[in-house]
Amino acid sequence: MSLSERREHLIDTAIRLFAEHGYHATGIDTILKSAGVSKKTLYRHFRSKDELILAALRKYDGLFRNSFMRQVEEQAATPRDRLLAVFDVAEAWFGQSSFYGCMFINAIGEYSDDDTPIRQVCKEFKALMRSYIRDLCIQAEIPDGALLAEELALLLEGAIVTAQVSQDRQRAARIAKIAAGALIERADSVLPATT
Amino acid sequence: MSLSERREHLIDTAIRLFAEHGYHATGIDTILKSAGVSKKTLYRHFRSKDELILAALRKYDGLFRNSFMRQVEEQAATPRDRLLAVFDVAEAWFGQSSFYGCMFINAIGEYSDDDTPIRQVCKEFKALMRSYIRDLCIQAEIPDGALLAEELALLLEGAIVTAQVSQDRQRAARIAKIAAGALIERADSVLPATT
DNA sequence: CAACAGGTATACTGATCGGTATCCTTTCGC
DNA sequence: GCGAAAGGATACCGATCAGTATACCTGTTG
Repeated sequence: MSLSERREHLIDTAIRLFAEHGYHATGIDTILKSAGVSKKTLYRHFRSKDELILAALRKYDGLFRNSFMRQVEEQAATPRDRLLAVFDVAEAWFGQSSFYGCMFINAIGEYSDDDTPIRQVCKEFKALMRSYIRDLCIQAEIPDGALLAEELALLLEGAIVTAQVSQDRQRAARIAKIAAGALIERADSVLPATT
Repeated sequence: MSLSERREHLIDTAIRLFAEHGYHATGIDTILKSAGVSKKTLYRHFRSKDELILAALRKYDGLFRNSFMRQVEEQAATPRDRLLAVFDVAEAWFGQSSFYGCMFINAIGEYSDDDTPIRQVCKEFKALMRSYIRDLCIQAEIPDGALLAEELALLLEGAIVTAQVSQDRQRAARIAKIAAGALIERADSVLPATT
């Protein structure tokens, strides 16, 4: 295993454990044991646990959004259909056995201090997801698409945390999709598109 | 201070600290110091930290739902208006300086094991909030009120976590209210009420 | 082959964790 | 007013925390 491979392996292990058990509850030693890596190696790559958390969040941010958007684009061709497909992809996500809610929401819950790098990364992730939805709304030429985008983003967030709590996880995504359909339809009919 | 008063004071302190800093990050000693109570007293009333967490969640559950519903009922008289008032009350909640997101969502993020008492209390809280919204829908005689209730519940959850992450916290509640209005209107017009 | 960077393994630090025990004082019911 | 229960303060327990240091091993590369 090369130097950078080991680093990535460490981050991947951290992502998995932080996602399942949380940040404070996951000790350095647990991560090292699970990754099969020594302490010295960890502290060669990261200056502290917080930096490892940051690296984990940053990598997961990229991986997740990339995978999420790719799936949306595979499932539907037009921007309008993709707005709905968002919730199908979410449903598939919730069905995974490795689903423990949103890593970023969970992180925010454990780190309440504002302006810390950890919170910053979480806010960035949420902003980028919102901006993705907003772009779809704009591409779909929906009147007042910015508002609709925020509404749909709320539905998605709500579905994520509801799925995390609920037994029937996928149900939350299906309900959200129904509501999303209604909101899209309404946004569309308030003012006919002028183009 | 009487015996039971001390117990309540301890729980109140725990609620405040758990809400702000999370559950694992808040040590017993911190709670004791903040409450001005000795360790012996804590362990006379609770067998473990987990039991204190449970007591805190249970008490907060009662306090919060009571306060929330009372405010909704003060703000609006008819069930239909109350469905929207839910989001006004949420907006006021988000504006409080002591708002650190939903204690129960945060708890779920730290305790992923299913069937633990802590998760159970969280699920119960969410179920009771949903059932409150459902009752309002039914009282409002909205066709397919059960579906609408779940949609509105998703919006509320989404608003809570979005407010937690965002700078402009109250904005999330206002967006959710707009979406809620649209969903209510639509649910109302799909089929005219038969009564 | 020799040098060296990066690895493992492990022991260690001081701090803190949840929880227990001790000693003494305060409070409260009878 | 007396006895018992409860509380405060504190020391202590073993475990674990994040992070450092030491000693030895390994793979690559001039």
